Amino acid sequence: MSETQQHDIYPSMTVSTDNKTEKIAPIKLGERLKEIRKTLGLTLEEASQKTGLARSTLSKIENEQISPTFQAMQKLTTGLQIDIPQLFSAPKKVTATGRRDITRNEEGKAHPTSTYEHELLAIQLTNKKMMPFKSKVRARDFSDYSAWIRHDGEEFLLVLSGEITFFSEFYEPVNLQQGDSVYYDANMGHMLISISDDDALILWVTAS
Amino acid sequence: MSETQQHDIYPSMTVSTDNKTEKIAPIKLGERLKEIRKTLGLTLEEASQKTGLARSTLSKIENEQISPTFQAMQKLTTGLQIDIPQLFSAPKKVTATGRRDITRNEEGKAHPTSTYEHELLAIQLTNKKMMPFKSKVRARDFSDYSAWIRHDGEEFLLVLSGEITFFSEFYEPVNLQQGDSVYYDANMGHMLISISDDDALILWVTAS
DNA sequence: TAACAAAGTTTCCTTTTGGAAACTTTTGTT
DNA sequence: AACAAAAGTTTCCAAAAGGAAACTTTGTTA
Repeated sequence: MSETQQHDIYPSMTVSTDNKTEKIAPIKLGERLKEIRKTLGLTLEEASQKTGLARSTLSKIENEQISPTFQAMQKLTTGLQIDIPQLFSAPKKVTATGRRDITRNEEGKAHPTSTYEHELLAIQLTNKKMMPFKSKVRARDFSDYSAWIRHDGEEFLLVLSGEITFFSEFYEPVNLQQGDSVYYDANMGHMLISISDDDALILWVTAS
Repeated sequence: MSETQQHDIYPSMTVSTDNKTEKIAPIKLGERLKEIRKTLGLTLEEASQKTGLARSTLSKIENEQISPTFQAMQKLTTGLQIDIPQLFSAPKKVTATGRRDITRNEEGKAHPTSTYEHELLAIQLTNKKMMPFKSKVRARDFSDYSAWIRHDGEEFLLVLSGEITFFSEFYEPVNLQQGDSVYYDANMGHMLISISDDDALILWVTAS
């Protein structure tokens, strides 16, 4: 039909993405989907194969000619590996802050403990989403710790040099060498010991 | 009909899980909706008035006899003043997830571009707060880029080997050597080039 | 436990979605 | 410019959703 009968398919709605609830103007689900598909570099045909939805159906959804069923939406989210909030949250809010903080090698802020020698990075910036630091792992034995280390958030760890054993509450210990990395939930008990001749050097990034 | 004709409305769906991508039971949207309605102390009739959906329709949704359209879902969320994620991530809030994902050296998922060779780490885990990856910086000149790279979130970068120049929109270029790191807002235009003989190797962690 | 009301379910029918295929537009190639 | 291939849109129809009303179940009171 040439006379677009764009009846308002979408009323306004609120979505709470992370921790803040934001009111989002009438969501253009179709528009949003198209954006996502484009950034994934997919054609309708490819998206069709990934999602199991017909190419024509995808087209109609993108052009807001139909309102997909929940079923269809599930196929979308699973097929394209996105999660539902992503489908709704507006793509951009330009908070063009332009912060930058450089930390030269060995010039972070030292913070020694009995088991680690931490070197905090990027301490000039506050309100960061991530906390990066390098650590020299001095612990050599399980008994160097009194209990699991456990805290909020998620943690990423990369071995910069040496070799360590990574203990965690729900898994068997693993050895990690230079270049190896782990990502884990930090509320799961965890601890590290060096097993190389020299104390291992670790890069750590935490987010909560 | 007393013989429940439960045709599978909801395909299985994977939700953020352990390092072994686990298939979580099909989301019981209906069940969830019923829970919500009950805690709000509403009858189907009242919910019907609030949402504008027929009482019968609500019943069918709750009993998983139909898969609501997105339109219907919006009426639900606006009418009952809930947000979408709430509809899905129902009885969760299991704080003690114990996810863990190890990526051995060089065994991340390759993702080459004209300027970088990215190696994505910890790809088994979804719904991460951070996205870690290593990159070999192939770009050698400003002109290798067509425009500033800019995206949501914050970024932390550590030079694993080699030397780079870090260009950014609001600052003078700086050279970074092995062990040096930067933390910056990724919506500020940025780009990297290698200036060492060998292509520099970078660790990158993004959070948004 | 009969009678009634309120809540919830099912039926029946209309409207809308979703898929296959026809059709149109865009992109690239010679 | 002419054509072919790829990408996207529209059409047509079967299948599924949504609403009104009939029906069933649950709960309350006499």
